[in-house]
Amino acid sequence: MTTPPRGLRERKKQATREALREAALRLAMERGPDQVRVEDIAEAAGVSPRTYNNYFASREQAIVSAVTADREARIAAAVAARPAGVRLADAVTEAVVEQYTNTGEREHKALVLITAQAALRDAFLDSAAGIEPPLTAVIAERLDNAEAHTARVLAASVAAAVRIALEGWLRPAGKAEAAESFAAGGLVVPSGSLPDRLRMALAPLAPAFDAAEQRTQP
Amino acid sequence: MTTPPRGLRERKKQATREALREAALRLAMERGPDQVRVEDIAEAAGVSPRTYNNYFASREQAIVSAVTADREARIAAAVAARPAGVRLADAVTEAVVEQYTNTGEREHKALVLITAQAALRDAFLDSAAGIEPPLTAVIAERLDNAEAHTARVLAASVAAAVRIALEGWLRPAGKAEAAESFAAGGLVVPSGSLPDRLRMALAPLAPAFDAAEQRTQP
DNA sequence: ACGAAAACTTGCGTGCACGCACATTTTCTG
DNA sequence: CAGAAAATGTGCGTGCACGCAAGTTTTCGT
Repeated sequence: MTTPPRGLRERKKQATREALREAALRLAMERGPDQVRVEDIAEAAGVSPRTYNNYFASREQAIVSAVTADREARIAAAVAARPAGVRLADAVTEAVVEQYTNTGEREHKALVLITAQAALRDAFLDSAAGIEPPLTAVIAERLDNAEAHTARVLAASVAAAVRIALEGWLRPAGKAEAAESFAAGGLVVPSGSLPDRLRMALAPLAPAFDAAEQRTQP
Repeated sequence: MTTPPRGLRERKKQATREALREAALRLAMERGPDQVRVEDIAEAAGVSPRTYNNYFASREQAIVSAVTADREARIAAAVAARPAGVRLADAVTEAVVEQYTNTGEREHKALVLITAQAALRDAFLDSAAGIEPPLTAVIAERLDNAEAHTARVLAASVAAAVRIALEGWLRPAGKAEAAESFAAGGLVVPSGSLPDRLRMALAPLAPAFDAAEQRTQP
């Protein structure tokens, strides 16, 4: 692995983190999300409320993280796994679509829960930003570390695009969206599947990836 | 104008908002940022603490907004003001650089204050996201509203790039950065002026802008 | 111009995020 | 292996974000 477990300390921390994640999600599913207090989560995980806060900055983050857990790392790994021949833009797009499509039964139920509440939706959207650091690393590697700042900007742009795709996907398509698209005067596709939305959002960034790629390997 | 003042109500709201902004910044400069409570700001602006919360979601946001106030609108206006002949990428870049360079005396002092505290730094970085909505509008306009979602993604990418530039700019260049750049193995420029950083961060996005532009006006 | 409707302010109460200081555990050093 | 050094868990206290339900002001229909 990239990080051989340094010791007992790390394992304990990961165990606690996971216990909190699971407790948060389980309690939120049993009762409503509003009926779960931090105190309950901490108790279910066997730690003090104060310790809970050392792991998560908000109650919503704890619940959402049970679903988004290590998607970040998996996306980076998926990009790195693609053969070196394919366009970087394609590698990233496919990796992202792939990791957001692997929706198990448990994950699906959790998403229904998240969609139901505004605060959880926001936390879920914010979690997309977490893919930036690992993406920066793999992109920089493919670019031979020639332009570290370029990799950073591209990764951040991907994160932003993913966020936009998710935002449009879990929006109930209320009258706000209809009015907006009408005001824009365009015949915009009002909805679509998540993979479609992800590809649509990432497509405009492809030229930027191509340019960066050609600059390092002409 | 685009929005003829609809009535007394709007004017009052803007007045209250500005009063809160000014009070927050002034008090933060007089005493330290830590020595200003929400209650103080509200009192100085002549409203209740609860009302303060109807305008700003956090204490840091109120202070920072006194500096970032309408930069968003000015950037959009600056883009719209460029002649139709220039590349969209250049128009956006120059508009951003321009609006972040107009640093008055008052603004400069405020930035020193903001840089000094972590919470304020974060709020300042988050404020960069505010340029997305107006940028989306002007970009969509230049693209003849042909691809609304493309405009949205490009605007979000610009916001992300600006954030990265600001982040690198106000980082004290501690040992963390040095170690990181060394680990990357590259000869990265450790620091630079804000305009330079902004141009560097926005440059990788230019090909994406060009492609979108050519697609609508061949 | 008048009354209904919509928007804004405010007091109150609840749960929460987080700094600080200290006890405890794990890791590092000689 | 002992003791120093560093990282974590925890109790406590403070200020804050925000929902809710009046009370008040502005807007709008007729």
